[in-house]
Amino acid sequence: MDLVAEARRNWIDTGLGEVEAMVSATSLARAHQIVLGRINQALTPLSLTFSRYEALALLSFTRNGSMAMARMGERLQVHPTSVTSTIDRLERDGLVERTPHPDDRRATLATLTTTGRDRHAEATAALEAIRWGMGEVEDDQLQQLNAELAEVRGSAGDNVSGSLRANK
Amino acid sequence: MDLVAEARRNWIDTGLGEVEAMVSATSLARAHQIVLGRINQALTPLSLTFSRYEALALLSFTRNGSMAMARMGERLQVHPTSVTSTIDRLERDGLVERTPHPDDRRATLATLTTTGRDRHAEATAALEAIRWGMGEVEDDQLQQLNAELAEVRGSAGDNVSGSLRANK
DNA sequence: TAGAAATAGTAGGACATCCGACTATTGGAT
DNA sequence: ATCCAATAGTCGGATGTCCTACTATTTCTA
Repeated sequence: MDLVAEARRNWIDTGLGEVEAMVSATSLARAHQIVLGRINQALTPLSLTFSRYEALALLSFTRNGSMAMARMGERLQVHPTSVTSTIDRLERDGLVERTPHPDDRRATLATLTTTGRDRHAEATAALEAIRWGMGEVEDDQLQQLNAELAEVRGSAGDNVSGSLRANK
Repeated sequence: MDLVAEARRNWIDTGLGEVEAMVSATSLARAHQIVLGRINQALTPLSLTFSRYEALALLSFTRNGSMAMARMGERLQVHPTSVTSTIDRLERDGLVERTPHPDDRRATLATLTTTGRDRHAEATAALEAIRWGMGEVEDDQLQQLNAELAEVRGSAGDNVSGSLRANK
């Protein structure tokens, strides 16, 4: 059965409000679980997870393939300790290296290795092959989805200046 | 800046395809992070997380407030070991009890305690108060979001018979 | 009916994420 | 200049999730 629709029914039975919000939260969590699951499955053969892939991608978009770890945490919107953990594993697998920051002895740069750059390219191809876990959903529907998700992000203070109605 | 929009720009620069799918996956992950963060923040004072809340809610919708753990895993779409972990913590806090299944000695029922039932009611009120983390997004937009998310879930084999275009 | 296959729950391990605490360094304020 | 606040990274701990392996039962099959 449809778990989300069932949640809606149970909810209405309770007589409580905010039904759409409850359904949205439930549906969002489930869709996330499905998509992330597919993505991670595709990345497993490359010894990557989506978190680690995101870190690699972030570095690959820089000039020198390196960035201070604190800055990575800001961009990826994760806690500094999560960056430490992610870089630990990427370094263990030889995909990045920790190098000292030239101007700030507190900071550490995470730097892509050649292997890391190659792995990122392979992973990107793998993700593209599975359409980033979005299944058979057509592009125009994905655009609508993106617009709706931008509303949610925006209402939480996320900057969505470049996403709102980007396709209308 | 808009992290998702930036991802789109970087992506287009690479010349690779499946831009919308990439943006959708990125956006979905970020929206999930925001909404779940808000939900968990609201539940923290009650010593609950969204996972544990979902388990409580599932039990509260049953006749006797009890269900076999394996069945809970099916309903919540999580691994059996995750159910064990969740029930461990709920039991530790006195919100559920493990009771033997009357007909099947392999199975264990998770049963709501009175405290658990009360806590679920409090948590539900807390979540309703924050609109389940969906911010200020209006109901009609949430309905659209739900429809789009149902497309995604459906494309992954999730049963969405009760969600697709439920509001068109 | 005896043995094989399926099912229920748990233990142990890997990851990802957050939080609080702690060290080192930088930078600003008096 | 000196002292204190802010910043960078890490450690240890708590949660949640998955996987594999293992035990106990139940169910199906030959």
